[in-house]
Amino acid sequence: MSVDPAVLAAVASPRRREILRLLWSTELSAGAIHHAMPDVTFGAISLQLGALLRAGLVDARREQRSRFYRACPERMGAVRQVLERMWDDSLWRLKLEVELEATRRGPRPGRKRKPLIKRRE
Amino acid sequence: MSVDPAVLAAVASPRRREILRLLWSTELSAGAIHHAMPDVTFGAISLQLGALLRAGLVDARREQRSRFYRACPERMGAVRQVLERMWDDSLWRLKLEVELEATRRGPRPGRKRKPLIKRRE
DNA sequence: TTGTCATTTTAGTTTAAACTAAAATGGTGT
DNA sequence: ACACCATTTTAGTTTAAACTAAAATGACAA
Repeated sequence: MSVDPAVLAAVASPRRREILRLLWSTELSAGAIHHAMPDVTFGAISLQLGALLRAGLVDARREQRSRFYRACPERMGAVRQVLERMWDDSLWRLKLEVELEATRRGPRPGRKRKPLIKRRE
Repeated sequence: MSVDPAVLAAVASPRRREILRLLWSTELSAGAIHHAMPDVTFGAISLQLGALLRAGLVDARREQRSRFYRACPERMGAVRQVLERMWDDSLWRLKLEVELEATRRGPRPGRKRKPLIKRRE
């Protein structure tokens, strides 16, 4: 079995790795993930979950109003070991925090914007 | 042994993976690498070699006017297997080409610019 | 010193990724 | 039908990575 380059790109993002780790042993809703990562908006989490889905690293299940996500280590090939070894490292969380700051993009939270009100085709 | 997150970022770039593969079994000068990749400038190759050096994935040796680079698989931990499996895949080159196009940044080649002439402090 | 070759560095450009807030969507209950 | 709640999608912003051309650097030789 070979490695999809898209998987490398997916795993290169510290935010997505953070999400993947939460989903490694448990399934969680997008809301629960956001609860564990209050430094970004709910929407941002949802977008990253979409990217992980497209890369095939997670799958999802509907239940009531929620959607439960979980990691799919079996589809990850050799990348699985890379992540597992990374998480064995005691410095992991510290390194992650540094990377999250370094790779941050887009507007910082808390800025005003004028509502548009009109969309609806 | 653990995995440095900077290594993930380094191998996430298709251009750097292309360079790494050339350096996997042979040592090559920056010029030789550029010869094998005429779609980018020499300067771009040099910058990527710098990034690979900083991530510890290659090392270099001076000889005459040239500098010879080679990959350091031994320092790559679990990432080594990821790359080797990727290169076992027969679709690898095709996938790489697609990715190189998709992740391209900066100005396209062949555009004019006014010379400054004056630098030298 | 002067010239040339190989490479690195600088300064500036383009682009996609990561983000935001707001709007839209889609289930569930009444 | 309507409101509610969880999530997704849209539209727009910011930023670093990947690039370019040009200038600078470093090593060698005449």
